[in-house]
Amino acid sequence: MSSLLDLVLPDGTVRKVPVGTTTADVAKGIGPGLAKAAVAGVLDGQVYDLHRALPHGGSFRILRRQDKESLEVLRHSAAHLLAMAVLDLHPGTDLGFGPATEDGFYYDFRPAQPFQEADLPRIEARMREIAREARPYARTECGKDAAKARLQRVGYALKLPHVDEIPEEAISFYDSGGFTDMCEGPHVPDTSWIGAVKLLSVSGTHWRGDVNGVPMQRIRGTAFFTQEDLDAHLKRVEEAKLRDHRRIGREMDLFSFHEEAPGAVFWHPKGMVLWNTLTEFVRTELRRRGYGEVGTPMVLSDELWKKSGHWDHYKDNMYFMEVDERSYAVRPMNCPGCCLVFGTTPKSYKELPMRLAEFGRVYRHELSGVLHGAMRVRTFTQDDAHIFCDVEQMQDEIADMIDMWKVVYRALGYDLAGVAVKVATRPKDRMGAEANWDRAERALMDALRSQGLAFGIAAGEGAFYGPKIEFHVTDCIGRTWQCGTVQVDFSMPERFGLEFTGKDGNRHTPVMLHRAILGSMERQVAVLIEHHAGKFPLWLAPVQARVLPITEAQNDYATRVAATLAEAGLRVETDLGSDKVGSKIRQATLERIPFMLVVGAREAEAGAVSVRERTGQDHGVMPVAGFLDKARARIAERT
RNA sequence: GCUGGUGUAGCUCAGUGGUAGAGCACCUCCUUGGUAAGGAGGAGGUCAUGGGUUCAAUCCCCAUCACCAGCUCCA
Repeated sequence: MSSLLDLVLPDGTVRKVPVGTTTADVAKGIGPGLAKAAVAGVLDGQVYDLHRALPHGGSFRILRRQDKESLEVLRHSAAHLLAMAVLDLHPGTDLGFGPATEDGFYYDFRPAQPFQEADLPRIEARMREIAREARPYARTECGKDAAKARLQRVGYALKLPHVDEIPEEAISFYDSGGFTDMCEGPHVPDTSWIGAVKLLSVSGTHWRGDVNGVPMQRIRGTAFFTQEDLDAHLKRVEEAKLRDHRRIGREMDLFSFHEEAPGAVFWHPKGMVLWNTLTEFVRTELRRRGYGEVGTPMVLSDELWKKSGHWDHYKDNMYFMEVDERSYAVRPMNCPGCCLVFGTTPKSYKELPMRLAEFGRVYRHELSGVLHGAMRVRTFTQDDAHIFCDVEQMQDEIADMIDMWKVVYRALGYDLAGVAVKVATRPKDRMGAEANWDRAERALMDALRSQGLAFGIAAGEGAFYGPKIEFHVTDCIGRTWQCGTVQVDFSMPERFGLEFTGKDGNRHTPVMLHRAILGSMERQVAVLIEHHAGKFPLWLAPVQARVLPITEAQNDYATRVAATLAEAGLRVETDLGSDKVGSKIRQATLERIPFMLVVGAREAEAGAVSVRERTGQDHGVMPVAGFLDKARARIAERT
């Protein structure tokens, strides 16, 4: 047994250090710059406190202040700092968990008196005071029984049961002055490292996320090593909010919301341009890929929903009504109606796969607290489709759906690598045989692998009738939203008694694949707005060009130019007001109109337009036909 | 649904226990100006809704509704 440890540094060199060496020691040995910048060490993937002895050799690197992972360490420490301040100012508060998050940290509390937003500045100020005290984050370890005794002593009742769920035998605690918390770390050496903190919100939550569990309050915040970094971050957040689809939707007159229909989008003419352009684009793909389109009713008898399984598994989200002594429900999904269409006539294997698309509007009674602009609503239209096929055909069909997803999302301007792909597996509340769930989950994962797509698992998040592939895109402040989805369903065809006659002359039950590419029109448009910050590519822009006469003497000419372009299929407006061009340009730019066509006496004389782009780029004077060619080319390539 | 917050003109926001203001937008007039704001005037508000306290409530209290952030849930 050697008393030296071998640390393999990122550049491949091996450093031999004595037992008891800390990350700080190694950094100091390499250089004073690194010693100053070092925050923690990573040994074989595990992060160690700067002053914690490295227990063994292995692949080793040092986290510096500028490394992203260092922020995680800092923010975890900031969460402890928050708890220290809260316990100082609100004695008797129970502690929950307090982790670092993507861009900050939070801590869950059960206070004697509920926290209010007005409490945050005081807590924040106390955090800064404690930070200046440079309280250490001192790590100690003990066994489970000792840990429980310790928790009991400091009064952390909520955390007690958690001890037994920790797989490791040694339980670690971090002490900072009078404050102690059971925590696996790592942390920065002391509180003075936390250069800048900002508390952002207080919200409700539940102990360990269980709605029936103990209600708690979560205080969220963020932290950085320096005030400059914090300021820069807050500025970025402010700028991101300028992309908010609710704001841009109003500014661009795309849609509105009204109290009379909470959770519903009222589409305005310009918003419908986006909607219709998207559906037409999807329709071209449907035609290429051998789909037919169906249209089925929104209100269907209760009997149907009992048959489909929604009655047992989805009732809480449905709207019901009684008419002529018969009970109906507004559809929350399109699939049952589609099953009725398929089942109308006997089917042969020669007709499979039968691909039936439907731009179907659904209603779901979502909890009031989850509604969010057009992203999360109570009525939305899915670009839905149901494919009935043989088990043998299933894999190819799923592959084609994934291919369609790629084609459509690329055209919409998404970076596919930035879209999170997940497989949502069987939920607790489900129907159908386990063997079918095995088969369905495997089919989805196999298809993704064969398409070379990396994916995560969302355990237990599948639909009640089958597992799904989910395609998640990100909004302006980093929240992700499921848009596209592909689902395998062995249950519903069986429940509807759907059949086809096989090659062998026997009756078989088809597999049903559910799929949406855009997801919901409402959510998709909202995400697109935020993705492009309202500056849509030409083919999507609700108004593609505006003609701006320099004086009213050119109003007639401007009107004729607009008419010519509109005749040719462009979406054009005129601005015939008495403002100066500078003002008209400013207005059109703020409205994010791609092209401004300035026409003065010279252009009117020459039958031309002076073309300015939304970006400010000047394309010079060209004939009207020349501009039309240019615009058409750009629309065709969807850029 | 839960915790906290917000609700005043189309938008962004001031404001007060004695029934309201600004900027932008809108309308009218003047101006006819060459690539991000020309000038003047005008109109516009049951201060979210319903109760209560008060001589008097937009303001204080209660309830409801909607929205916002988060939890849970989902396209």
